[in-house]
Amino acid sequence: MSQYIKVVAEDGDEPLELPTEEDGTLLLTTLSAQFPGSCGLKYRNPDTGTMRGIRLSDGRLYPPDNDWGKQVFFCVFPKGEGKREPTVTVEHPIVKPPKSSSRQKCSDLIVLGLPWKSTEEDLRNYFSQFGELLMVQVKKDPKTGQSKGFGFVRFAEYESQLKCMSQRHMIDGRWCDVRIPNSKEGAQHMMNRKVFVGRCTEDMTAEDLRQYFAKFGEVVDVFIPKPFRAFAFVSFADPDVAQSLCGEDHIIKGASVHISGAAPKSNEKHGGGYGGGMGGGGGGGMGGDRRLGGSNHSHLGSYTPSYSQGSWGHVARPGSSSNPGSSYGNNLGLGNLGLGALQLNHAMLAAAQAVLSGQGGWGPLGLTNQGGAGMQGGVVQGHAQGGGGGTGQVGGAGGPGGSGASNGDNPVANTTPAPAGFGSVGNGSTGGFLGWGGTQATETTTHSPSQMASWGSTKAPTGWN
DNA sequence: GTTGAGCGTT
Repeated sequence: MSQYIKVVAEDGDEPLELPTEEDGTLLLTTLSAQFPGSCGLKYRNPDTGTMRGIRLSDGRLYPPDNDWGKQVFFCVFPKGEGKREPTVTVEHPIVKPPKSSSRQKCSDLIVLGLPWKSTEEDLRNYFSQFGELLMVQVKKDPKTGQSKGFGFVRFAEYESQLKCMSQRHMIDGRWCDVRIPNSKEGAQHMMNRKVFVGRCTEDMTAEDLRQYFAKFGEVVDVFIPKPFRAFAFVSFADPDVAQSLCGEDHIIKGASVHISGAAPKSNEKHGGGYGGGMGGGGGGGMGGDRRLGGSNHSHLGSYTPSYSQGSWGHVARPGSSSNPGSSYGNNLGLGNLGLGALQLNHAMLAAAQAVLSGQGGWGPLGLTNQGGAGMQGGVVQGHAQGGGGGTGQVGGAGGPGGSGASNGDNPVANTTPAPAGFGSVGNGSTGGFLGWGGTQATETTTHSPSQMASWGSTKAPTGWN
């Protein structure tokens, strides 16, 4: 006996009626079709007044007490698209950047369990139901061309990704799973929850920062480099909080600090990466763009993701939005951003790199391709990274003191600043962790959407060195 | 033209 149940995304919305199945359950796909990103339902228990979750099993939502009743059900979203209310008081954000919607970035998704015969075209046909696809790959044996039974996809919109990951997929007669690739799942979270706080003053203590930022969300870690460098890193438990703060200016202890996204250390081992010292804070090194070759975007079939290794396309750098329409990818010399603040910023970023690079960073973990939304609709948005081989390298490859300005931007986001090496697992901070995939020690992070059969835990510890 | 847990030639 099929019926309709009332569903709203948020309290106050107009209810939408969704059809149930013959067995009385509501398909998750039915829900997510109308409420993209929704991964479940809840309702208010009339007796206790508290919210109750609806049971979800095998993609089906089960009616409470075998009856949906007439009540209204609320959508549940993966990580509460919580809109932070700045709650401004005396100290409030000064600038409100155009905030490119504090959404999370898409990542490549691995598709497991593909039929041997499924082609990339098949995948594209299937997955495009969730949204625009930027990339589709089926991994094949180079010789025989035979599929290996898995592939990768990448969506343009994070909502599509969420929707896609919230269910299983029947593709050409087989159930397939879509997950976040192992090489990335840690990064996503870690990166998104750490922000760079620039223009710090010397009288700001870690405790000051922790206290100040606590009003936006749980602060998991605060790092202030010693000696004083005028910047700090603050990590939040909730990535959304970190994201939402990016680009804002805040006043702390009477000083205006700037918050931006933290970026990982370049993965390039010999490629200079972020120039170190940048003596004098002057000249705009021309960061040669060596990634153009990769941006062959086609509409069909597979293409190579164009973000190059280790580069974090744009990790929210509103400061540079004033960049007078110069070609983004080509050079990012400081020349045309003649703002003191920005220069200082760049200098700080370079310093940040220098300071933190000596500690266990992302590098050794083999973090690659974290391009974020570096590519949207086939347009390269990333910044020149200045990694080795860039045309017109000023500082030569590798050495500290290279053309610091050439690297795109952003500070270094380390894992929690612990002494080098892998020994430390998160240094006690909640949720702090480092090392996934290979050198997993203990750590049982509880991230990623449900139904992800964890397979990382039993992975043989191979280590990286 | 076989296989069915996994993690990406560039």
